Amino acid sequence: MVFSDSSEASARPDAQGLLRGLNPEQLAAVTLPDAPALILAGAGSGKTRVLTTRIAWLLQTGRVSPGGVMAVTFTNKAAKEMLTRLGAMLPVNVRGLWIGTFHGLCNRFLRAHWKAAGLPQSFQILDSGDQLSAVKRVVKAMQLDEERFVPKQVAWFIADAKENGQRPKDVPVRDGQTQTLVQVYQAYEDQCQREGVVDFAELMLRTYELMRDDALLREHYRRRFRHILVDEFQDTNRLQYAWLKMFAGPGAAVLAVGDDDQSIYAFRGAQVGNMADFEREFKVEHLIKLETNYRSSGHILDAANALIAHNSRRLGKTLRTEAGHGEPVRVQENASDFNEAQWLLEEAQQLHRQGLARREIAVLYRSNAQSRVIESALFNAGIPYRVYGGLRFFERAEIKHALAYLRLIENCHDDTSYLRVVNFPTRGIGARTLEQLQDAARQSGRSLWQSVGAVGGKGGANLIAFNALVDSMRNATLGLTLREIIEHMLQRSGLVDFYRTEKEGAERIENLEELVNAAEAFVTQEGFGKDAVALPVDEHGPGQIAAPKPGEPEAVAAVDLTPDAETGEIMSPLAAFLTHAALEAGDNQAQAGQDAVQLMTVHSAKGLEFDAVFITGLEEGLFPHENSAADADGLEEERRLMYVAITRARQRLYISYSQTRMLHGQTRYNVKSRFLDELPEEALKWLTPRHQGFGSGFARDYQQAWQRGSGLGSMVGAGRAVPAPPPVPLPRAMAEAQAKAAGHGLRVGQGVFHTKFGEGVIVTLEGAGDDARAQVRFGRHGLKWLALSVAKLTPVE
DNA sequence: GTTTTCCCCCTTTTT
DNA sequence: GGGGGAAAAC
Repeated sequence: MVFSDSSEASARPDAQGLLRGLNPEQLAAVTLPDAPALILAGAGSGKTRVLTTRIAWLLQTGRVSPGGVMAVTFTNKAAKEMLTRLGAMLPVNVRGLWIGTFHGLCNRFLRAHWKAAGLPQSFQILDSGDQLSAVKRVVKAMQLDEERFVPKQVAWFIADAKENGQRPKDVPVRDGQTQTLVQVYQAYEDQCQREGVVDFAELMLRTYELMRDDALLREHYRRRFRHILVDEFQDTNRLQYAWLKMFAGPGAAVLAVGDDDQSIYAFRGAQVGNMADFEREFKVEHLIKLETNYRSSGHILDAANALIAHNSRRLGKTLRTEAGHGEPVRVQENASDFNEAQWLLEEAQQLHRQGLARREIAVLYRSNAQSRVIESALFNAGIPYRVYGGLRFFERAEIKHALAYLRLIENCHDDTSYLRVVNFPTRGIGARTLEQLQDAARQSGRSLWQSVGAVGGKGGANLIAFNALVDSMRNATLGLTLREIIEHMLQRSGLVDFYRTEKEGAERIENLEELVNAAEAFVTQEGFGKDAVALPVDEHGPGQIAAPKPGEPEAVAAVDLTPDAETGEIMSPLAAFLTHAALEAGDNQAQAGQDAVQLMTVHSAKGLEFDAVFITGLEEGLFPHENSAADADGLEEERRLMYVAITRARQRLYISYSQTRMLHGQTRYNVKSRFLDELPEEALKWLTPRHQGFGSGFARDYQQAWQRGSGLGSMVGAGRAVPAPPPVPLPRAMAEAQAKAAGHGLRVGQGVFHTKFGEGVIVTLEGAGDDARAQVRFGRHGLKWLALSVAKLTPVE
């Protein structure tokens, strides 16, 4: 495939097929010329379809090679969906495309340019929990008052500074408090650097700074990426926008897709203003509005349009549908939150009896605390349900413990991991000992691992024994598969034995077994020992489009295994898996297979759609939330949130509120939300008499409900059912793949020469063709994984 | 070193 | 109300 000046989509019959079924606006968006453009994509207007078809069209008509495309999303889910759809449209090897989350792409970039970025090669990523404990350690070490410098707030301060592109020296110091915060920020940075770890914001900021400061690198990537597509542009923060400007050269065709009406993350730094800035700074000449909604029926859209019209400062957009009015929006007043739950479960059962699948029914609420009463009602009625937004797989305590051991095997100077498991399971290392250890480490500027010799007594001996344990695990697992490494660690660390004796340990052991499965799935997916690993980072000529092999998974997440740009070295499977665990926290949904009613906050419903939707708790103080209703900006964000909620529904929408609600342990008396008054009367159908006031006997009903024994009291403990995550199909491709013909003429035990690392011996060989990889033991540089398509290995002897 | 108790918080959240 | 974290008691 070559670059082509052809501008006629119709020049190729297969391109024509891609475009079939698009409406005029969608077609215009897909076939935009190579120039910056902004697409205002309303809810349900086919945004993802446009994005993926655009990429497919660009590739198929030869306007760009796969290496010249970058597409950025916010969530792994969105990135995956894009890859899957693209894979279905085109016989393209989607792994070669830079499609991923902002953080995933930054990771890929920094893996290739770790040296220039000033990072150790196997840097690990801190998730928010890790980051918080790292900050805590800094605050403690600086002996600050944790009342004045609450670790959570300090962490937030640091993240906020980074997201504004500020290093400690750049933060304006207004007062003593800020000055200390800046000092903590500096100390935190030093600590991260010493330990070889980066937090999420750091991934972005490092990438941005390297691109900013390294002209050669910048020019290289700017020449390379001819087409950059950004999803959910309204959610970008300052740093992400600045980052984008670094990658987008003068000639780059940047396509920003967003919906200002669905901007619901200003509270965490999203700048809706980036859309207007983009339009101005990139001199956008092509602005396309996708206003035809293919999701919701007429009354639902009328309600959404009328509501959002109350916001000022919109870019302006009105959804329309070609479907009919459909059903009216049903509104229900309830005496209590308990009644509300009871009513909605009966209504949901009714829908289910009429043939609607339970998974097509969603119950939305503003805040997580509201879910409890609904869960209890569903639980007591025996209706299957699923709550989104609990603990995610990789955030579970037992999983974090296991990962900490693995991280120590990989990098023993990771103090966060060291502290997490040095005494878990307990091995006689108490607070005193750890304090001495931390003091010693602080004074010498070394890691905890390096400082064990400085602690005397029994504690010191136990520390040395712990180090020996980790060392022995590292030695014993050399050359083993990822699965074997993890299984060995689970036994040797004593984690499994520990949980075996625990009362509630069975589930935790299941989760640990699930971790082995997850690793196995990762190994197959990411191509260790199988197909497709090494992406030539520097490829910017026309790439080939390879047909997917039969039986190969259609699409996968962004590849972690980017080889070093110079040497071709890649991460060990273990290091790659740890990165994966940090970047993708995994599923948090229980009972994936079961047909269950879906419970979630409005925020987490964004991007989803259901046949029937209940929006609950439409009460002043709750929705809009009292903390947001004070200022105009906050209120408008709440209104957009309601807009998002309404537009989730395809056919049937219920909105409910209740006069009393148990909140923080006491009954609150609520007034119905102002948002209800902003909906058009014609689109609504009140299920209860309007303006039903107090004194209508609700208090009595409420009490009776309680006395029937089905009140909250008896529901306590029903709680969130958190069964084990769904089993991942067990791949067994790895061993088989190793037996495959490799085609590179190398063999295990062979002596080789590498321009950078010198002479070595091949220890392991995996994969085939472009994806072949070798583990080589070098004299001075130790054990390395190399991508044979990039690394120059010459046989010796 | 482990268990208990007390006290504080309580909007939304991905990476 | 109830969960989580840290101090206090065992």
